[in-house]
Amino acid sequence: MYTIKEVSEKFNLASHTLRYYEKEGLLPPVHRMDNGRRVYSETDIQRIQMLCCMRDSGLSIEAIKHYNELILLGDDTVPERREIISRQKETVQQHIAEYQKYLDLLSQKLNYYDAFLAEK
Amino acid sequence: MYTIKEVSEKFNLASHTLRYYEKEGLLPPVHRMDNGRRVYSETDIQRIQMLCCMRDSGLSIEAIKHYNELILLGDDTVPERREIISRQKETVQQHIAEYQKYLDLLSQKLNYYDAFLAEK
DNA sequence: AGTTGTATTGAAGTTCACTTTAAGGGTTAT
DNA sequence: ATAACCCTTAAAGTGAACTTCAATACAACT
Repeated sequence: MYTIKEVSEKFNLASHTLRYYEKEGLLPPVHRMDNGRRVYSETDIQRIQMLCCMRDSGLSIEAIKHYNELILLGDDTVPERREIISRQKETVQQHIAEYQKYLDLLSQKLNYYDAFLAEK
Repeated sequence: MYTIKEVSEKFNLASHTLRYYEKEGLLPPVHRMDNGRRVYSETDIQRIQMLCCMRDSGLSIEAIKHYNELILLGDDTVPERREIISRQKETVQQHIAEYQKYLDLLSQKLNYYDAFLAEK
């Protein structure tokens, strides 16, 4: 069980952002303590990790919201969820390939600059 | 030598965006034909490729603009440019590492869903 | 008891990176 | 020559994703 502060630090997200994600439906409503403060469970933590994964790999807030809605609708939506994850996996693979290309380009440039500086 | 349309298609950037980048100083001023239309040289093409690389790996418009200003200032700025490229290379490597982690997470999830669907 | 720190809400504001608009001129195909 | 399509500019507008604000309440420490 974690406070919003702890979760915020764990994922490097502002507490504001966590509340914003919840309000927008990217996360199911988080349980509260008696005084109304949020308590995050292990399940919440796992969902936030998946949320970060999806967000960082380019999925829009709207699309993540849709995925979360599917979770709330129950087991019937597993095939669609599987499809989303599968497509996202492909996207991430493409990103990696592209980044490898960029890495080559940057290495070339770095070598070029190093050669230039060595000459002087 | 390429027209704005050709460059736009080559890099999948709107012509508007190419003009916007130039106006904002992310690219040096592009040569014009007699009628005022832009002609892109091989050097321009290479710069646009580096621009895309920097942008896609997370550098802000402002930071790319700074890099371009260094180019225009001449050879004295090579050490600083080398530093920028070197840092960017590290950033890209971090991105790749992060994406590998996400790939694992997505694969796990996919396996979980597949197991769930196989049971039915 | 009072200060400091963290939490709550809804609404308004900000930033970034384009994108569209408006108003016009040049080019190419039929 | 007349569409259809390309280009030019400056300025205003857009959409996504937060971020800040204002007002308030509770919690922990000395």
